[in-house]
Amino acid sequence: MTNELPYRFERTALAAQLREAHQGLEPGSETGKIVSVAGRVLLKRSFGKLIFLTIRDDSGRIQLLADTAHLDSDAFALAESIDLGDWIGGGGEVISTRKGELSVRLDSLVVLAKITRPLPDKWHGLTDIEARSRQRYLDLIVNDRSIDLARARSRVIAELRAQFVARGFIEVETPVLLLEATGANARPFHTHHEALDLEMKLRISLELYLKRLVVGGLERVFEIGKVFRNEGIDSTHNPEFTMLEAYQALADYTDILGLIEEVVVACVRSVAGTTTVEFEGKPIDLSPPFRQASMTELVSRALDENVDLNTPVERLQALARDHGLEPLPSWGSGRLIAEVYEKLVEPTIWEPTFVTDYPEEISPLARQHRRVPGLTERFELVIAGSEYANAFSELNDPIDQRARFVQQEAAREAGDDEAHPIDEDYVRALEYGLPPTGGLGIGVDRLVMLITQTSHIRDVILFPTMRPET
RNA sequence: GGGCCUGUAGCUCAAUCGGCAGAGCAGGGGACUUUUAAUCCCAAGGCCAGGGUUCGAUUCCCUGCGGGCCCA
Repeated sequence: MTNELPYRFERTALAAQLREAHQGLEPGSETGKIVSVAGRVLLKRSFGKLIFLTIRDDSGRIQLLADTAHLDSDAFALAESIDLGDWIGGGGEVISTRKGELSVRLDSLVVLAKITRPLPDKWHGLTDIEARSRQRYLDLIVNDRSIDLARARSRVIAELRAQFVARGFIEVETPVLLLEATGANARPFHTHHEALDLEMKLRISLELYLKRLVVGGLERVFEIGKVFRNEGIDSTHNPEFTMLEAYQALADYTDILGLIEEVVVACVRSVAGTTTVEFEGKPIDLSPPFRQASMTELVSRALDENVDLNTPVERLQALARDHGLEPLPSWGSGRLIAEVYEKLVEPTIWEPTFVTDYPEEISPLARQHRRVPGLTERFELVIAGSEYANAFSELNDPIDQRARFVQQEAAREAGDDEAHPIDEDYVRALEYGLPPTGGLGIGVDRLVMLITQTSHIRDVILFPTMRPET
């Protein structure tokens, strides 16, 4: 049955090329230009001896015209039998109809693939968000917006890659299957290697492997890849998502701050074509430079009381409780300030803001601040209440790093199952000497959401994680 | 985890104070040589699952399975 259908088709023109080449064609004209086109039939208007078919190919839509004057009776019968959703190929002259619609008037027609299920409503399409996510192929067929989003995502990633490559970074790949998931505070997925009979975990970040490469002398590296975090699903979280991480030897966090600003703005300009995007109905100005403010400064302002790492823990606990938090006894002043920041400040930030100088207590991989004890040279880029990037001057002192890991281990034993595990090999790598290095991570999915003005992460992930279909 | 909403035909949506469930599109049959979601005629197609209340449940109640939004 299937074998009766063609194995290939020689297409000579895409819809968009025809439009480009025949702009402003007078209604009723013939061009003498013979082309062959192919695509999926989306609309059909039949008048008995005359049929209009609208197909869509990779570039857009084009109308085909079938009539009995230019097709023999078998071919015309085939045209009559076409269903919405069929893939067809056709050849003929490029013309403009009486109403001025650019068309290919068929003198040949083949069915390339026959649809055997009905397509969703040709006007309303597929709107059910669940069906759109589960059957993305259908969503793409009937919703142009979904195709546009897939293309925009591709362009964002291509632009990110181009930006880093242009700056001398090389793209690398690091392992997904690991004995310990490192580089972030998150719960990993577990899996099993049969041949080695090993319990393994899926990576939750790229960080420690990329920094090992900088130790090895790859001074500028980046990776764009999936990471996996075993947590809930909502409008901004999918269990597997795409991270970009980059590390630059001899740079510190101020260099990285400039780098992120340049790269993000380049992506926004290139894909959105503007630096003002609308998000949740309100405009965001993404033109540089972005605002900068330290975390303690922002928290002090929000509390209307000056606080810093020297503020007594009892006072910070009281302030945290005043704002609905339930501080654990193990939290020090750094964690307390960070928690208040996340609760009180971060959701209120709208315009792009680099929030700088995170407490060491919550930053086990970042280097100590060069002036303020207890802080690190770390910042995050926050836009519209969400984190878009995380970056720091990398901790390169193996003794300090081991001490931080030990602190994390203590937190783990105290019940924090998202605390960072000790990575002895990573400490060993640092013992061979990591130069001063600046690093960054960017959440690619969220950046795509921002640029495409999409409010749900599942709309920018072609196959989001779903419950089993029932 | 908590609250609110929701599940009707392949798709997009109605209706039912508890009494034979309706439309458009798609698909089938027919008419039509310039449409743009073509139009017109004909036929066909359905209440998420399981309990409960009831003479009778798609409707009311409970549970389950999904989905959406908001909060933690």
